Amino acid sequence: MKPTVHDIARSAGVSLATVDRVLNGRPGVRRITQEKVEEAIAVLGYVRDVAAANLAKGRTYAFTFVLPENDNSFMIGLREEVEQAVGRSGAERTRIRVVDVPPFDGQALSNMLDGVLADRPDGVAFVAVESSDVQAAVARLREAGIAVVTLVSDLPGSQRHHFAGIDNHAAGRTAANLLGRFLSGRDGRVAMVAGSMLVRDHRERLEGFLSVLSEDFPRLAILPVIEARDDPAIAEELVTGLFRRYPDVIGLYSLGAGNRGILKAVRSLPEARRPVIIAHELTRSTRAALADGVVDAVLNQDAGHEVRSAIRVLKAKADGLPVIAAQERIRIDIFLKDNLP
Amino acid sequence: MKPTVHDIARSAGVSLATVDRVLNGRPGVRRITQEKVEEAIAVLGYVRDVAAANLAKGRTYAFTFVLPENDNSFMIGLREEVEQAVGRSGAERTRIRVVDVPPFDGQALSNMLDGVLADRPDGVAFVAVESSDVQAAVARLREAGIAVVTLVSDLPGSQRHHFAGIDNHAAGRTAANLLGRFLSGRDGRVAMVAGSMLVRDHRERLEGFLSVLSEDFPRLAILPVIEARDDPAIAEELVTGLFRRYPDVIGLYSLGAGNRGILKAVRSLPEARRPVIIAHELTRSTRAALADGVVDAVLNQDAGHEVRSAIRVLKAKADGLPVIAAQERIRIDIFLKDNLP
DNA sequence: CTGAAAGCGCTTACAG
DNA sequence: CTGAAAGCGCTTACAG
Repeated sequence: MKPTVHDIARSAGVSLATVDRVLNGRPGVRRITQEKVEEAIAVLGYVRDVAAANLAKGRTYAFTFVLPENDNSFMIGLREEVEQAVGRSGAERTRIRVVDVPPFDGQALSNMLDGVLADRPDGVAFVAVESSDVQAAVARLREAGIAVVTLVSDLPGSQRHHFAGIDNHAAGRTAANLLGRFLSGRDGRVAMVAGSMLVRDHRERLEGFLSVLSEDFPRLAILPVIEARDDPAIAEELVTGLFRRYPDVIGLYSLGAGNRGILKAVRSLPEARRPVIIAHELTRSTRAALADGVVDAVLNQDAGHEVRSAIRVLKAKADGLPVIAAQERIRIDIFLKDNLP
Repeated sequence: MKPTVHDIARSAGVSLATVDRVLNGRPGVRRITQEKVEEAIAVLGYVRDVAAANLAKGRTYAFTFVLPENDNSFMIGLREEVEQAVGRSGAERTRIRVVDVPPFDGQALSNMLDGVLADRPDGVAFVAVESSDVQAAVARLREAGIAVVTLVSDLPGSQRHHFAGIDNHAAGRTAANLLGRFLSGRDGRVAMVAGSMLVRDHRERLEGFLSVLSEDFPRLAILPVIEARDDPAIAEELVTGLFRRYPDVIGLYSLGAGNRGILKAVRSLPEARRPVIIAHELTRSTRAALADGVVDAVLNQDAGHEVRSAIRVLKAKADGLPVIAAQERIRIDIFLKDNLP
């Protein structure tokens, strides 16, 4: 039988309370007592039953998710995943609050983080915008002992504990690899549509994409990046203009959101003129475009995985426990029309 | 506060034992009593704390995994994942036993399943071989009330409860799509190397691959499939012979295991003659080949996911509970050199 | 610095 | 058909 706290108490000749103290590194145990207990733990090969511990503790974790008010399918999906996590709160011993901020606005985000700080939650997750204000707000959260995780877009150099998102540099490289190979042998221009260069995830995708394209596919000419603020309407207009100006665009990398608008612009083109397209995030519109051949590949980050990972990490950090990095890595999914889930 | 069994007992005016009886659908409760309890459950919005229930039950699940003695990296990796699950047995309340069978041998597999049946485990997971003997053995397991899950390769038409593996037809289609596009514009022959047509997963991949290739890429000529029994040595020999006979092989789909041997044969070719290659399963050798450009894409099934899913499903079936199909779907991962984990 | 006792939310014999 | 009591493996005041 698996040894329990009772076994180790008996074996060490101490009470349950003392076992619990050394198990949880709580103070007030004589050195010699502690050693006896540790000896017993080692000898019996004790491993704590986490479920039972949680039951006894009855601890709940207060977490706040700060999400941008972006009107695109990915953010809406992310929000839904957070709502689902709220729904699981009972079973997971969490109390999750969601607050909104304007997108791409470092000032607004840092103000909101300060507001969140005031309720002293156990942890905060947010989609980062690059700005020194935000860096400073993170420092204040950490100072207050609050666990901090960035979600989807990171803020390296800040004191956040962890980033729950994909390797965006790798995503950009992957997109370039696919686009380049799908266009193999052809000459022409390649366009890129981003949300904003103020968010790290888009900047990193762009960098990765450009480096592979210029290195491995020098016959493709690269147009300046378009910033459409992840807004379908803006994207549609800008992309329509782009096609008017450059009739020889044969490849398009949509590295942000707002694909609905981009795809509308593409569909209004005669079929022969439509470029090969690599887009991000599997949504209703990219899925449909993949199915009917307008989009050739979709790189995806699983918002559900990201939210669940963020919560696991926040719990661990709130308890001062380490996280298993490999377990929390978020994969870049690649979808073609044939492996749609 | 979340309501507990105490709350619903009080509200319904019954004892804890009675609450437990209706909660778990156990017999011996008068209709009217049951209704009172159900009413209270509905009114208070009770949802059971599974962790506490498991703690109280102290139930453990005896599961047996039947694995083929295949000497390839994927099977070795799968085995390791099962071993890891054995390591988690304490926390997961499982007792997992692993038994070996010769590969591609329906007779041996069905004998082993009968042997397993004799110890009456709560559940069995196995890599299927298509054969009526195996079908019959599954029927006997089910008759004995044992939960049955196929792993990696399925046995549709049998009475297995569930298949923990990828959609292999979709995998074959995906491979054809990638290979066809990577070869766009070129003419030549495409070769396929399988393990054996006796296992469903390989047959389905082949079918999917052929259907897309013949439909969407008619300029590619398809060679007859090679069966290398997932054995690196056999594969190396057969593929070497193939290249000798057909100097114009420009594409290769390795849909089984034994990639080590296939890649050795390819590497001995002058660079200019090497085909575009799509292979299955991310192992040490396919990963290295992806990194140095010998392999162009790898389709992967995550053996860890499959094993954990199989265990979750076996538990649910052993308890007569339903499984959430969407949650147990195993994805087809696509890896290029740029998105390696 | 240490321990006895109660309790977390369930389930399980056992008695009636 | 129903209930009182003990127990699963931990943690937590409280007392000493």
